[in-house]
Amino acid sequence: MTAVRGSTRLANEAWEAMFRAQATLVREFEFDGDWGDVAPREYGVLYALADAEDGLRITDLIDDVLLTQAGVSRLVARLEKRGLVERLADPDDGRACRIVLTSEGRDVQRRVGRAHARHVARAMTRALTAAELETLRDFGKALVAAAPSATSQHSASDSRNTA
Amino acid sequence: MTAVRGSTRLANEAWEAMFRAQATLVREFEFDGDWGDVAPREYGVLYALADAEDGLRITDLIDDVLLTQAGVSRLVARLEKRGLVERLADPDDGRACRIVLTSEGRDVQRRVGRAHARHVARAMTRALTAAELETLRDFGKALVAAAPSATSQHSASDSRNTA
DNA sequence: TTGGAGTACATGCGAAGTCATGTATCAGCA
DNA sequence: TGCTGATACATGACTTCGCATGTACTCCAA
Repeated sequence: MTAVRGSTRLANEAWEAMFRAQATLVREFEFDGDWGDVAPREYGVLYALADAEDGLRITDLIDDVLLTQAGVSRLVARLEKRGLVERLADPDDGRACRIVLTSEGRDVQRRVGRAHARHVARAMTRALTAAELETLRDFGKALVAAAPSATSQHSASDSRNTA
Repeated sequence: MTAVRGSTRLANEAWEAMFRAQATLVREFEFDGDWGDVAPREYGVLYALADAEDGLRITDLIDDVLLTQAGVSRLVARLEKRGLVERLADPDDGRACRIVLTSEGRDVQRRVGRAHARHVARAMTRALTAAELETLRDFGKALVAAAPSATSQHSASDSRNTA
C-alpha cells in the first residue's frame, strides 16, 4: 500500500548495514579472540554438538557451519583426528554416522565458548542497550522464520523443518 | 548500567540471531540468485568499484570483500583476466595500482546488482516493516561505529599477541 | 642526498573449500 | 524378493584462501 519503490532502497540499506556489522564483528572475534588452537568454524561444530545429547549427523551440521556436505565431512575428519569428536554408527540408519564430542572436545568447547561469549557480550553491549538487543534478536528470528526453509544445495527440494 | 550478568545472555542471543539470519539469507541469495557467472565475492568487488570514480586500490577493497590483501590481489587478477576490471598505475603512488571497472564489468555489475537488490528487498520486507528496517539499519551502523576501527590483519607483523 | 623504516602489491606453498562422483544403505513398489 | 530411485557419507581433482615472504616504491630524518 505504501511506496514499495522506496522500501527497496531502505531494505538494501538495512541489509548492507547488518552485513557489514556482522562482518566487522566476525573479524574482530577472529582476530583477537581466545580461540586457542581451534578455528572459528571448528568451534562452530563443537558448539552445535554441545547441545546435542545423541550427537548430530553430518547433514545436521551443514546448516550450523555454513559449509557443503563435503566440507563438513572433511572438517569432522580433522576434528576426529585431533581427538575432539568421535564418529559413531547411527543405530537407526546404516548410511549415517553420529558425531559426538569427546570429553576433551567438551572441555575445549566450554573453555572457548566462555571466552567467546564474553567477547560477544562486550561487542554487543558497547553499541546497544538491553532493549535494543532484544529488538535485534527478534528481528533476526523474524528474518529466519520468513525464509524458505529449504537450505540444502544438493537436494534442492528438501522441505524439512529445523528440529 | 543494568545487570551485566543477565545481559551477557541476551547479548549472545542477539548475536546468534543476527548471525543466523545473515547466514540464512546469504545462502538463499547464493543459491537462487541471478549471479550469472560471477561469484558473490567477485560481485562484491564490482559493487565496491561501481561507486568509485577513480577506482580503488587493493587495500581499499580489503574491507569491502572481507579478504586478506593476498586474497584480494588474486581475486582482482582473476577478474582482470576475465576482462571485468582493469589495473591502472596510480599516478600518486608508484607502489599502488588503481582498479577500475571495464565497460563490460560495469554492465555485469549493473545487471547482477539490480537482480540482487530486488532479491534482498524481497527477503527483508517479507519479514520486517519499513520502520523495523530503519531500526535494523541503525543498529547495524551503531555496531560498526562502536567497533575498534582499524582491524587490518594484512600487515604481516602487526602488533598482535598470539595466544 | 642517503640510508632505514614503512607501505603496496605479488607469489610460493600448504590448508581448506567446492564440485563431481563413487559406495553403501534405505524406502517404496511390482 | 528383486528392482529403482533417493539419501548419507567419503574422496579425487581442482580452486581458492591465508601465511610468510619477496620486490618495488615512498617517506622521513640525519
